[in-house]
Amino acid sequence: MWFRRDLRLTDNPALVAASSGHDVLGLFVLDPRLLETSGAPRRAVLIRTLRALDEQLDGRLVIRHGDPATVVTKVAREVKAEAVHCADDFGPYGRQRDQAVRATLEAHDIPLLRTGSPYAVSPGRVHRDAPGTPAYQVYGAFYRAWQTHGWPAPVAAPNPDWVSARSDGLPRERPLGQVELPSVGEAAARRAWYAFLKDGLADYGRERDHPGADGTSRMSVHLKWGTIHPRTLLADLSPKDEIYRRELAWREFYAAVLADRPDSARGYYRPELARMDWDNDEQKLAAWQRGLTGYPIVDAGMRQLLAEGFMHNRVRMIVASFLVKDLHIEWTYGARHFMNHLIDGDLASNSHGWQWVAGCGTDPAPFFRIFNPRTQGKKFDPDGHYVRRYVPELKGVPDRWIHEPAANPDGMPSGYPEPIVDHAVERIEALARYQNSRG
DNA sequence: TTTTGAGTTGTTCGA
DNA sequence: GTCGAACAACTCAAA
Repeated sequence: MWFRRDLRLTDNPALVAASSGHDVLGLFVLDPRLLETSGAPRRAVLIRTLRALDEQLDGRLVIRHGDPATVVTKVAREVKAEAVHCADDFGPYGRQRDQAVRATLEAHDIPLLRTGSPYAVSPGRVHRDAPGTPAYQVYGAFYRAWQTHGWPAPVAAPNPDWVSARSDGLPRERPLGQVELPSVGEAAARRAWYAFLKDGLADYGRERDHPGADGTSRMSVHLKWGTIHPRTLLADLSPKDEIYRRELAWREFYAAVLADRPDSARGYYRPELARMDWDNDEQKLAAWQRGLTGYPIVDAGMRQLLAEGFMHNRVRMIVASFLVKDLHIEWTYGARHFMNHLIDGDLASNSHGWQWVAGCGTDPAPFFRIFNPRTQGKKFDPDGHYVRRYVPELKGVPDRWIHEPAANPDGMPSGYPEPIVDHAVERIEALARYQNSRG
């Protein structure tokens, strides 16, 4: 069983397939290049998730470093495997990699058998007309078809005889400083889900937009590493939980879009805006990355990202809009920074979320929809709880001025920067550049 | 095939 | 302070 982004035993159809009457060896291949670009929190979450899985297997999880095409085949031959099982991967890199692995395995008469995927409905299954026709580009239509299509019920964990082999072991975590990471691994994912079902789901529609209250489910990190499957979540929802179900469907929608258009992982889904007059100013990018823009809600979000590898969804939209429309920096810079630091960073959701904000994605936001960071702050973090948690320089600023400390008649607290740009000016500038790029 | 209606998350301005 | 309209134009999906 080759584990990838499905680091769990329950509701894992590939593992069920591997277990039917056979001994099973659990393998995870660590690509060194993957870890090098990861921030410390993201790296730590992967390592801890793997450690949790290893404990579930009584220490028999085999970790190998290197190129999957070489490594998977090597291990399979070492233990004389009859077959290699895994879940399907629809990402641009995953597809190529699996092609290569399959070819190498087949040269030794070992089949690569793919069962299930990280989605309730695998990409390509929901289509407009006949199979093979283009994917939906409009979310609402996708959602209706996706629900109609339906998905199977969760499957129980099998209980195979686990065998083992030589393991390279896990790499060391890097120092995290003050960071508090969530508990990860399958058991933690279940605990988090049940806690949300009990205490969060009923108020989700009302609370999810307020970063200070933290009313989101926080399931993204578990879905990303596959310590829980979306089928499991969907099975626990009732018809009235429409708002939450729609959020799960967004993840499936973007995965389907990316599978249809692999180039949209790094490039423009709609190419029109590639011609925009971008500044891509390095100093402004650095100020944004470090949370030193002088806009409290933006800085709080960017610092939460560095500290926890997480950012509240509402704030993700605000900081993304700020980078693209206030700093005139291409969405690709922001998307890359997010992927390096987010512990829940999912390529499809990340790339397409950014493109939605930038106006070059599926169902893009109209270009004139530009977030005002001060208005957004006042609306969604009215008492400044969120800002004060991540921007300690602003602790003493009264609520009245927490989202515009520079306007406080009592002066700015020391150590906090003046706004690096004037939002009102840059908003007009962004609108003008969009007009120009349209010819 | 043609037509029609609709489309995640906003802001500003003026009444 | 609240409210409605304007901000554009295009593509997709379904009737």
